[in-house]
Amino acid sequence: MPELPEVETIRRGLERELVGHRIEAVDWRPARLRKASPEPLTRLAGRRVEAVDRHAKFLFVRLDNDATWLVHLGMTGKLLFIDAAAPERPHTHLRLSLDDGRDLRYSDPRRFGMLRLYAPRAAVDDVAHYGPDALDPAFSAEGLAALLASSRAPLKAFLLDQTKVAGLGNIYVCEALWRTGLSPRRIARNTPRAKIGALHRAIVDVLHDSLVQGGTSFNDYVDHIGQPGNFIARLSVFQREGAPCPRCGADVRRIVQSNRSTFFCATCQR
DNA sequence: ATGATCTCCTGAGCGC
DNA sequence: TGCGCTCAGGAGATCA
Repeated sequence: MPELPEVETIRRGLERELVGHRIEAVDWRPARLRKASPEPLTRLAGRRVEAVDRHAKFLFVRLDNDATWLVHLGMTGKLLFIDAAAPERPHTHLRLSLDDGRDLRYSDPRRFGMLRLYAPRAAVDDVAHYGPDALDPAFSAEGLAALLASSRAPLKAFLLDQTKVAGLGNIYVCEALWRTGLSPRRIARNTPRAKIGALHRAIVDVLHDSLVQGGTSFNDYVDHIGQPGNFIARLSVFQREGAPCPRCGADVRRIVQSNRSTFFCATCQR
């Protein structure tokens, strides 16, 4: 379940390992991913990669002809550098042969991911409706306060909404709310003014802390060379139903909000 | 316009 | 051992 820190870990890996390389051949199985690609991915052939950017959970691979290859890993997408002779894992949808003998391969069992190639200089609109990336300086406590004031959604749903703050998923929303001592059920506009700065800091801090650990791995997240993340050992509430709250010792609870699990401490998150 | 609900998909885990 | 059920969730579509 890659969220912002996991996607940023992969972005950094691609920046080191992919930028400057030429894609010599493309083996694309026009997979039934969630959204069609504007251009056939076979047009990646012959292109050199110039940069890899990120907004929220989307990767933007910039190519030497001013085209953009957009990648979203969904739930189970994996982008892996691998020896060209290595056997193929199941549900492989794309294989790129690089100019140094390696492959870059995309596999995605649940097919929630997206691979979208845009024509040169075409506008990429997939994140046009998104709010600021949570690690971008444009995400400010003042901006967060203004958005909170106009929303009647519970904080859990508010923070999962990518049009408000972009990049958070279930794990880091639960963890940021725990760090702030705010209930996931509290209505956004009722967030105490004095807590908003702390919420903003908790969001940024938890993402940074996870990034330092290479992200969080449950079942399937690995980075571009197959390494899992280590942040799982630092989680306070997520996936810890029944365990003691690290702050007050009460049992961590699991509830369902918008059909998603929420983990929190009902004693010290108010 | 906003928020809630449903949908997509497959593998893992569980109970019997 | 194997079957069937439930669950996981990012984001877009749809509904109230």
